[in-house]
Amino acid sequence: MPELPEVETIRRGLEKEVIGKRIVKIQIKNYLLIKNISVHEFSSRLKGSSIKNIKRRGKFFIFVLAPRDNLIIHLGMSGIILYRDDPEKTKALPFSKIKENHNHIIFFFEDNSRMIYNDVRRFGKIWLLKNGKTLPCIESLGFEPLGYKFTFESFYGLLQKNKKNIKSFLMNQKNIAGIGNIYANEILFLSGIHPLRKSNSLTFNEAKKIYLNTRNILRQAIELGGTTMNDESYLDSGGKKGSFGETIMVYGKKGRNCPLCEKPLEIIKIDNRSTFLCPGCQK
DNA sequence: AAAGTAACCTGCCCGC
DNA sequence: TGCGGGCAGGTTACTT
Repeated sequence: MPELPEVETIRRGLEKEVIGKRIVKIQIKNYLLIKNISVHEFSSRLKGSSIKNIKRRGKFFIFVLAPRDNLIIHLGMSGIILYRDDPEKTKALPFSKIKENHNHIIFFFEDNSRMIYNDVRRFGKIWLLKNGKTLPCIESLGFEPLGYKFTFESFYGLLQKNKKNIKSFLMNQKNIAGIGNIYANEILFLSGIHPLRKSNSLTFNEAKKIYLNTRNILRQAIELGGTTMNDESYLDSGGKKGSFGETIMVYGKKGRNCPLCEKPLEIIKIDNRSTFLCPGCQK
């Protein structure tokens, strides 16, 4: 589920609430999510740590802790992180489709507020890295698409030496970090590029469209709080829906008419992922 | 070596 | 009403 805009929305929400707070207790209901350390060591190191900073790299959260460790979280397909400050209420999130039995790890702060890791499908992963270390899979991520180093020149250079189709290119986290299936579909539709086009076949002007749309769409999606689809499985840290879904052009809209040319939208599979496109607009 | 497929999970929706 | 199949925002490991 969560792509860069959703992760960033959750990050911003948590940042307002938990910076400087000290973890006093950890409740672990599902230890399988913790990847690199024993449950015992996980909780004993976290207890007493406070949250100094929350960073994001691609779809990864990096919670920088004082005095020393890094808590890394990847949400997989269905993970969310909720913040709650209502200790009397037992429900994770009343009136939502988020179920309490999928709360897997709860971090309690000294003021009785808490951060809840909830994940129906449990594809999410959590690491606790000692002494400010980071992860190889984070080190090998590609460009941060909204960062200053991601210039058009560097993007075009990468495209020219890539033999795969442009959709796979955009979704490969080693090229650009943070784009998933929804945003890849939307970027290519608004750029008028067929998802199966070979990356190295794209002209300067086509590449420019993709570059600008990548940045614009991700920025706009963050402003709108990310995408909550009809199943409402994505909510931000405060339990709020994102509204980028209302501006989605093609993702999930097979058979509906193209908003630009009225032709029916088509669906194909690329790398086993559903890919939506307009046969009239995307060449 | 690139490309395809299965696996990890739960839940929902659809057709029969 | 229920059962089976297919599908879902991601990633990785194993096959050909």
